[in-house]
Amino acid sequence: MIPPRKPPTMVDIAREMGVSPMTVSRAFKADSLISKETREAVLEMAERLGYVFDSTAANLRSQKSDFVAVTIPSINNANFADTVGGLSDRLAAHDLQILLGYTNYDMQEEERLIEQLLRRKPQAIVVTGGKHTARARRLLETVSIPVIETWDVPAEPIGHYVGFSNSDAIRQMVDHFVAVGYRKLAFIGGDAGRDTRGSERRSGFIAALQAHGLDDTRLIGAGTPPISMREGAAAMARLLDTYPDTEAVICVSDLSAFGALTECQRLGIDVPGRIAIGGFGNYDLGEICVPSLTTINAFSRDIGEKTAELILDILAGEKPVRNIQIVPELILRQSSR
Amino acid sequence: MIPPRKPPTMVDIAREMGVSPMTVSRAFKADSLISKETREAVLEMAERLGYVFDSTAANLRSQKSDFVAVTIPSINNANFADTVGGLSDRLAAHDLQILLGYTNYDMQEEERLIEQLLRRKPQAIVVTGGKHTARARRLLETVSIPVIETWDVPAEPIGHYVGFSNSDAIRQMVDHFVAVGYRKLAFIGGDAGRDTRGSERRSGFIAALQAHGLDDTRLIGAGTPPISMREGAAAMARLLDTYPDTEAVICVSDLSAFGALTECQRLGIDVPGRIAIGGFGNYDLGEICVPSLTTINAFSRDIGEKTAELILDILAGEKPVRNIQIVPELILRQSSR
DNA sequence: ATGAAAGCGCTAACAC
DNA sequence: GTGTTAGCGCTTTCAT
Repeated sequence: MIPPRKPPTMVDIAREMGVSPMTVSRAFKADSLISKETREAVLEMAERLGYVFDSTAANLRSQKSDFVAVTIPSINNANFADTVGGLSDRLAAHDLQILLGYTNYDMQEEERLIEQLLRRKPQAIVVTGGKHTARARRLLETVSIPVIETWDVPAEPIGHYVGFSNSDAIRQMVDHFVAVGYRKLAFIGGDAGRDTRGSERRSGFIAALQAHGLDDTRLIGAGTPPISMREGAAAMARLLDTYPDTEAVICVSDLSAFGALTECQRLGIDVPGRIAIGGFGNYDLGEICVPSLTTINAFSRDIGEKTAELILDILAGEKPVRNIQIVPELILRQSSR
Repeated sequence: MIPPRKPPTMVDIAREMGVSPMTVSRAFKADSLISKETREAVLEMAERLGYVFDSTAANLRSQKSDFVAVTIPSINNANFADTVGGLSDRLAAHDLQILLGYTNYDMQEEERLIEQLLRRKPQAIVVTGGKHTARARRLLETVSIPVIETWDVPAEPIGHYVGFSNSDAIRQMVDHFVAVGYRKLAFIGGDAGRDTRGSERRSGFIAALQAHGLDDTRLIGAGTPPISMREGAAAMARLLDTYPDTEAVICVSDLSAFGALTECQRLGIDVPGRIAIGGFGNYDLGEICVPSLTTINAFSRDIGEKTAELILDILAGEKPVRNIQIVPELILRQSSR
C-alpha cells in the first residue's frame, strides 16, 4: 500500500527538470516568452507527474479570477437554461468559467447567493431581473466589477442591462388578439409577487386591456413560481368555470399555456375554436404540440450571448454600449387567430 | 471623482478595530472560539467598510475548497437539471457550492472540462455516465478526491456510482409490452454513439426482443443528441413509412416520445389504438399531455440527492456504501396498454 | 479568548 | 528566454 502523497506543485516539476518555477509557470500560460521546446518538455513532465494546475493559487496571486458569476431563478427552465447556454458558450472561448447559482424565485435567496458568489472575486456578475433586496442592491452597487441585469428593463439599472420590457411584450399579444376580434380576454399566472417578470406580464396585460377599454378582471392565479404545466391546467379549469365565455387566454409562460391546452383537450373544448391560447417564451414544446402555441419569442439565447459579448467588451477595456434592448417577437401559431 | 481604491481586507478591519487579523478571521468562521460581542463588532465593521470575504485566499491557505465539481451532458434537460437540483440543495446546507460544467454529449469536451474543474481543487467530482476518454479516466483515477459516476452502472467504476442499468430499465418496458400482447416493437433514438445512455437503451431493447424471439430490426435513428421533440416527430414519420404495421414504439426519452405522439396527432393516427408509445425519464410533459405517456421513472432528483449524501458521508470520514443502485420504475399511462 | 509568525502555490516585477 | 525575490489574503499552529 502506497502512503498518500502530497500532490506535485510547480516547484516539484521545476526541481525534477532543473529549471526555475517561473519557467514552469510560463509553460502553462498561453502567450508568454518561452521556447517551444522548453514548454513541451515542461508539459510532458507535468503529465508524467500527474500535476494539476492550481487555479486557486494563480487567482490569488494575480488578483483576478476567471469566473463570471450568474444567478437565475431556476435551473430547470428551458428559457434560463438557454440564456446560460449562450453565455457559457461565448465565455468558454475566452477561458472564463460560469459560476452558477439559482435563487428559486426568492429575493432573499438571491441576496445570500450574490454575497456568496462575490466571495470568489468574479470578473463580472450577471443577475436575472431588475428587482433585488436593498442589501443585494447595495452589494452590487459597491462591487467594482461589471454588473449586468437581464430579462428585464430595470427601473433603476445598477450597471448594465440586457433585456426587454415584459409588459410591452404582452401588450403586443393583447393588441393582436383585440385586432383579430377577441374581446373577452383572460390572464393566467403572474399573481405571486416573487416572480417579478410574471407580475409585469400580468400588469402589462391589465394596462393593455384598459387601453382598449375592455374588461380587465379575468385574472386567474396559478400559485407560486415556477408555474408548472399542471398548474396551468388547473388554472384553465378554474377559468372555464369562472368566466366560461372567455374568448382568449394569455398564460404567463408556454409551460402553463400547454397545461391549459391539455385541460381543454381533456374537456373536449376546441382550441382555438371555442377559446384561443397564447403563451410566452417560445419553448420547443409550443412549436411542436398540436395545436401549436401562439407565443412571444424573447430570444433567451440571444440574451446570454449578448450579455457575454458585453462582458468581453468591458473586460477588453472597450467603451461598450451601456445597455442592450431586446425586441421580443410575437409568433402566431395554431392556438389562436 | 474618488480614485479607485483597493477593496478592504481582514487586515484593514483588524487595524480599524485594534484587534489582530486572526480575530477577524475567527469572526467569519462559524464555530470558532470568539466572544459573541467581538464577533458582532467585527461583522458590523466589515459591513461598514464594504468588506467581502475572499474565498480564494481562504481556500489556498487551508488547502481545501468548498466546491463540488459536476459535469452533465446538457444544461437544458429537465432530467439532468433535476439531478443537479437535488445535489445542489443537499450540498448548499453544508456550504458546498456546485461548480457545474456541461459536456454537450461529447467525451472530448468532458475530458477538457474535467481537467479544468480539477484545477479548482474541488472536494469531490460527479460525472454523468460511466464511459470516458482514456485521459479523462486517468485524471479521475489519479485524483485524490471522491469520484462519483451517475446515471449509469459503469462496467468498471472509477470510484463510486449512483445509477441504474439503462438496458435493464428498457427491458422492463419491453417485457410489459410483450406481456400485454404487442409483438411488432420499434425503437427510436440511441443511434449516436455520443449518448452512451441512449445507446444502452437501444441495445437493451434489442437484447430484450431477442430474449422474446421477436423481430429486433425496427430501429429508427434520430440524429445526434440531444434528441429534440422535433427529431422524435421526424423519426415517427419515418417509422410509419418504413414499418407501417408497428404496434408499439419505445423512444429514447419522453421528449422524443412526445414529438412522436404529436406526429401521430397530425397524421390522425390513434395512440394507443393503432400504435402505442413509450418514453423514458418521467418528464412533467409526459404526465400532463393527452394521451399521457407510458414511461420509465429513473428518479433523477433522487440520483442527485443520494449522490450528495454519499459525498457528505465520505467527507465526514464515514465508511459509506460504495455504490447506490437506483431501481427504475415502469409507469403505465394512456399511450399504451 | 486573542495574538504572532509562517506559509499555502502561484505569478508580478524586475534583473540579466 | 530564463531566473530571483517577494507577496497575494487568508488560516494553521503554537503561544499566552
